[in-house]
Amino acid sequence: MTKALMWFRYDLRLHDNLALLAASDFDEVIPVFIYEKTNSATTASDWWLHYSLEALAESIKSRGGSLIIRQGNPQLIIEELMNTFQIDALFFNRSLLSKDVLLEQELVEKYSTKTTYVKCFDDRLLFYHHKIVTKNQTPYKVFSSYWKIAKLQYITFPQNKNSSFSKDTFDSLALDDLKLIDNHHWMKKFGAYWTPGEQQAIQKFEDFIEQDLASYNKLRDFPGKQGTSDMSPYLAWGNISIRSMWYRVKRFIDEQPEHADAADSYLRQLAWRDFAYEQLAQFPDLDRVPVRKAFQHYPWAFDEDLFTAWKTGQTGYPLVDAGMRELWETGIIHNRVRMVVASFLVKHLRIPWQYGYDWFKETLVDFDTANNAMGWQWVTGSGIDAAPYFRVFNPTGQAQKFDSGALYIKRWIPELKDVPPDVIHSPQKYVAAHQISYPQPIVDHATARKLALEGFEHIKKH
DNA sequence: GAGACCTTTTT
DNA sequence: AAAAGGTCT
Repeated sequence: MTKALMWFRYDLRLHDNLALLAASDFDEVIPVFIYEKTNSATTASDWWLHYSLEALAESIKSRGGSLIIRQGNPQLIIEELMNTFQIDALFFNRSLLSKDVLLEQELVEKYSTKTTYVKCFDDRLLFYHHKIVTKNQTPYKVFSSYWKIAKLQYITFPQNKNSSFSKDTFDSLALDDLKLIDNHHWMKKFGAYWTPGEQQAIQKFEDFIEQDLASYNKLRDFPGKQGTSDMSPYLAWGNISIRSMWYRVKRFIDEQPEHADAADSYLRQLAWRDFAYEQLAQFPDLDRVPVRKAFQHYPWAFDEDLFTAWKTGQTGYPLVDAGMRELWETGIIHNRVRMVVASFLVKHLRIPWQYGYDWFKETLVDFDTANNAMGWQWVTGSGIDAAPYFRVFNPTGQAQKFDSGALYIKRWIPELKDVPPDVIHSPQKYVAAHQISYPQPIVDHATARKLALEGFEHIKKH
């Protein structure tokens, strides 16, 4: 009787999971999840984790096993489990977070013995990045060049195999012991918008393919329309396999070649996630330190009240406020609006991007270190292949362009529900004219833009 | 080393 | 039409 320990991490699913696939060659699979965080503040991402674990535990149970849930230092817990049960092999997928690199290496080195096999898999991304390099063998710094090469790579075909989960009972915490959800908190609303878990992920993606993929490139930039797939939180916790998404889209292209352009633009978006992890690997502190060092000298002007206005959707710029309220209500922000609110924080308010990163970390159900770190640095202009620093999004211009009928704005700002779109798009006028309880713009666009650009002039010397 | 190119723009 | 600098071939 051989036993494999399967350590679940950011791969909370049974289908097309490389580590689990390897474990399934053993007579018995013992599945464990280890929650590492020890502080008590719970985040939107924890909310997603809770229900993902619930779904995973249920799937494992229906196959006769039981998911072991633990909290603490993974190395100690794995050591304990391996010593307690006669484990023949340990399998897990790489997390790709900088903090885990050493741990993963150590586990493979320390626990591999003549009788125990330990292996760590690359399961989270589409591409093997050591293969995607420039002619000088260096990692790409420009996405378009990266994508040109990446799209030609072979991607491992999805594979599934039924695992025999161990029927023994193990010492485990109850899911509720992790205290991942707080139903008195803002997150109690999320259930109205989301159902985490593997089955939901697969079904939701199938619905997107059938209903929305063909018009993806036309609609994805319009937050008032149903154009995006909203798969990001499922990907963040690995409720779905990225490879299965890739091949599902490829199948769609085969079946409906007339929609190949739309489908390609979706695949390109998936590749951005890979590119973000590539950057995190190159710059382990991508989430805190600007890649372009000159940005350490930017004359930031942190103001607590302005920051609070941004967080609570009270800036007086309707598209910014709609985005921040959508975030608070649902745990997600439409991609187009995400860029606008981020640009507003960094350039109009001149608040360091790390504050925005931290707020997103707390409130996004799709929080992902690499995507967010890259995104904030892109908006700031401090990143690799970033938006030029002089590009300051005009929040009302963006609203006119991408939410001309103000459908999205009205969805999230009830105060404006009876205001005509053209009035919404001229923020200086409508409050006085319509006697609405909605704030005046907290900063003047032209002035803020000028100050932001002056700030960038200042760091050029460095 | 020249030239093409650059996710998401602005006034 | 201009802002403007780096990356890649």
